[in-house]
Amino acid sequence: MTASERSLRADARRNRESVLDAAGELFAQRGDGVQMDEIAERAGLGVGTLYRHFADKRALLAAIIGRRFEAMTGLASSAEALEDPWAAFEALLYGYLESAEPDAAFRFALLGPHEPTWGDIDEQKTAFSAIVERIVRRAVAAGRLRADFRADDFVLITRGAMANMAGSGNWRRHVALQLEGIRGGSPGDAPPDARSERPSEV
Amino acid sequence: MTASERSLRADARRNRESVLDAAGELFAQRGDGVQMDEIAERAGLGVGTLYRHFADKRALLAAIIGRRFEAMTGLASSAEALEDPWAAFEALLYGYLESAEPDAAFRFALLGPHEPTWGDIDEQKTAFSAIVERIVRRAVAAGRLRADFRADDFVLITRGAMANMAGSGNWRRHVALQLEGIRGGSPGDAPPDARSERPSEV
DNA sequence: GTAGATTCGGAACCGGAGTTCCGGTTCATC
DNA sequence: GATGAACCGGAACTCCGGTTCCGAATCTAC
Repeated sequence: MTASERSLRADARRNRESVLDAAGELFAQRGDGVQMDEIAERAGLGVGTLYRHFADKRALLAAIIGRRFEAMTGLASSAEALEDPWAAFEALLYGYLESAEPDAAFRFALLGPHEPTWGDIDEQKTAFSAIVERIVRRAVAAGRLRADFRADDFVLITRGAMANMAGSGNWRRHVALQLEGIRGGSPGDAPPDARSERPSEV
Repeated sequence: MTASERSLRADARRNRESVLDAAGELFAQRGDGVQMDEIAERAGLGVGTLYRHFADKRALLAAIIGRRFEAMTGLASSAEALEDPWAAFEALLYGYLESAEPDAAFRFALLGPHEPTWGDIDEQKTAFSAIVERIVRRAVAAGRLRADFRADDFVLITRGAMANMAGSGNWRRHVALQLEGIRGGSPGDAPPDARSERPSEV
């Protein structure tokens, strides 16, 4: 794609970027549901141009989602760089969720009734998962996460939190509750700093 | 509505019931997304008939959701009847979720991007909430739920669990994790039977 | 500066799904 | 069992939003 990116005419490349930006904002704001005309208008282009760059709406959405996943991977990387295993885990968890909060499209992609054929995003997702895996393992090894905690559980928890982002639900409270159930220290081995890691803002 | 139900012609009342049944099944199966024609066919009726009984698709869906909410209220009532406060809470929680699991429409109604004007279901929802409130309070008073647990948290938890019902997510595991974070016994006061209240399968 | 290819614009097209309409049918009543 | 009202059926209509198409505009190369 870098090659083909070079071979694009100057204006074409510029426009492609405009489309991506416009779509990114609108999708983030209102998820699927925005219509192609809106995106075109916001980008200052005609619909025809959108279709020159993306086969159809799905493809455009997929491109956007892919972009976000890259960002997530970056975020995960820098979380992994933290010394403290628990700090790394928390940075990952909250970083992930705080990124997801203002991005309806991302949440839609993960919560909606889809699963099959979400484009070629699977690679990106795999890269992300690999890092999550490592961070989780490290936190478990350090005894900061319960011994039977698995990377899949990260998905359960984030899915749950994201479901409480729409509307009035208070997802931070939810995460705080969940952390209690996840903390390390097998029965009898008192957890380091049990309550109040973050303000629970009722 | 009981009055108008009486005044319905015999076949009309029968058909109305057929519509409700057909719609109930299909909506439960595939949530919104089923189309009016399908419902009509499944009910063995013409589309026109649907519209004789329900103003539009929303109204039909709302009727279905309302029905489920009544069932939920009944379920909550019988949970409340249990002696043990914790048993009551668990019965409520698992009963609720097990009812929601096979009902895509219900989940859709609670998780989807809606909120405003979900028909006149609010009354039903209020009745349900009142019972939840009591059950939660009782469990808190008995020390089986953490002292700061509120009825709203029930919503957080169920929302989270339902988000893990679609696809491969294992919602029982998720609930089990969440219960750990919710259990009663303030710090220093060991929880009664900490782990493994239910088989955590996986 | 011009040729030729690439890209753009946006009106027109198209299919899908909710909704309407009215002639035909069924039910309740006398 | 006849009459009128209530109800049913489903083809046709409408609206909406994604997609196509092609003449016009723009860019790059010579």
